Amino acid sequence: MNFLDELEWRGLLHQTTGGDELREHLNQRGCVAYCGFDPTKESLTIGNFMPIKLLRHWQLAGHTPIILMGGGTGLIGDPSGKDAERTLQSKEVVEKNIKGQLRAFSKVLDFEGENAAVIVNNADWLCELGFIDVLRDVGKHFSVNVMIQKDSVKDRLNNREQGISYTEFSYMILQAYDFLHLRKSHNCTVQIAGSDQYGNIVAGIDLIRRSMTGEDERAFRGAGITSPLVTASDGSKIGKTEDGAIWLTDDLTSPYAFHQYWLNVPDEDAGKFLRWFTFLNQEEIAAIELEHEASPHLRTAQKKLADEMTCMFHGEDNVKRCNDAAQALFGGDVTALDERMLSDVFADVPAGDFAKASLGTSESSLVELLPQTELCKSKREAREFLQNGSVAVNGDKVGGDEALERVLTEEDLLHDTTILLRRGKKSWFATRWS
RNA sequence: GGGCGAGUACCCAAGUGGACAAAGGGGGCAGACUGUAAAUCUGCUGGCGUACGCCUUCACAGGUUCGAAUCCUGUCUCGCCCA
Repeated sequence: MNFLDELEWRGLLHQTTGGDELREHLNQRGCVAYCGFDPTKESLTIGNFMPIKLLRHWQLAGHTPIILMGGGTGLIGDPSGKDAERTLQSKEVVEKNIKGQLRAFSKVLDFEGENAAVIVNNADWLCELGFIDVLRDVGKHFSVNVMIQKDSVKDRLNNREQGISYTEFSYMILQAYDFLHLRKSHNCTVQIAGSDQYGNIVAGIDLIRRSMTGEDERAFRGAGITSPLVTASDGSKIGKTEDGAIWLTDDLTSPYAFHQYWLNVPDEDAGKFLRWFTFLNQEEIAAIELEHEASPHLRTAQKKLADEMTCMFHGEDNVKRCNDAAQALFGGDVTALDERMLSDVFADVPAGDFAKASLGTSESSLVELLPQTELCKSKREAREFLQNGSVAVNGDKVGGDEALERVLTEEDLLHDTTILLRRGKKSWFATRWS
């Protein structure tokens, strides 16, 4: 299936430039497209996954993807969609972030073979540029009248509280220059990005057109393809939780937490997310949706989504571990787990060490103990939770009046080492006693 | 540089000398119902303390007052208008 049709049925095609000309261009194999990534963090989140995935679809369609790390533009900051001026980052931080982000790319894209993904860093050419040269060679092609009409700039010029610095105003020129550079150096004809980048893309295409006058008139100059801003059904950003973003690397988000995130998406979003985030094909997804509709309580769609995504970033082994853990934590009886399973399942759950001698004494009452875990912050809060009947020991709710008095004893120990505490439905803490 | 206005808790937003740890909404947490979903209903939501209470908050620093988010002075930040 060609690239545009693939995006289309997944609901990932927002707009393109070039129309039929682009379609025709893509009929040949081995086209080159790039997508830029901003090295503002040392890892990437689910929110950043979409452009990576677009590049993968591009690759699967037989074309070559280029990952452009914004080592140079990252020093400036893109004003698009930002309501405030950005703080400048040091070169060292940008370098470090690029390295960190590359970990996620390798999970999705193929860096081997005929149309292997390529990584470039625009610091390599942008940092070489001389100010006067840029003003003469590039700046001449830009009309300020046009630039201030772009939404990214206009918003900051008008309704925003912050205004825009000359530095960020120039961002568009740099990104346009990137496209021109890649057009010349890698024969890269397409830029892929989120819809908020449309203005920047068009600026690049314009620059290419103006800089390449006199060359082969029939040559395809350049085009842009954007994907829509993807949001959850309640309008919120995807991948943001109260505890922060969901990251794609296990140093910042454990495989279990990652798996749980997908498992918890609302019914309403499940099918949509399968199309957006997984590589399952149209028939497979249709079948899953059908099944999900027939018996929503089985949550087929969420499970498939969680497994697919976890497999992509954390591997098959972790999918199994996550499912075992979920089964034990939500379905089964934690006291029935054998020792090995127990430590496996709770590997990702917060834990703490305690002295066995205090078991049975007032020191190991829940009121005293809970504030020492991540489950609550103070004794006062502990009482609140206990009175609400929100706390469970080894999966059994401790309720009502006696909850405040509840003391852990040796009889609560699982395999002589562990007592599992739970607050609410989902927050676990493993206490280890020795 | 001049004039006007604004700054309240995680966010929005009331409050303009005591009844204010501060209305209301959103968000969050917890409970019931469920399917680890959604919707709905209930409780909590500055911190600490087993009640009574104590401590720290209404941009910042001082002051007036028995008493200040509220009045005065200065400072900072933001917005609007003028230069």
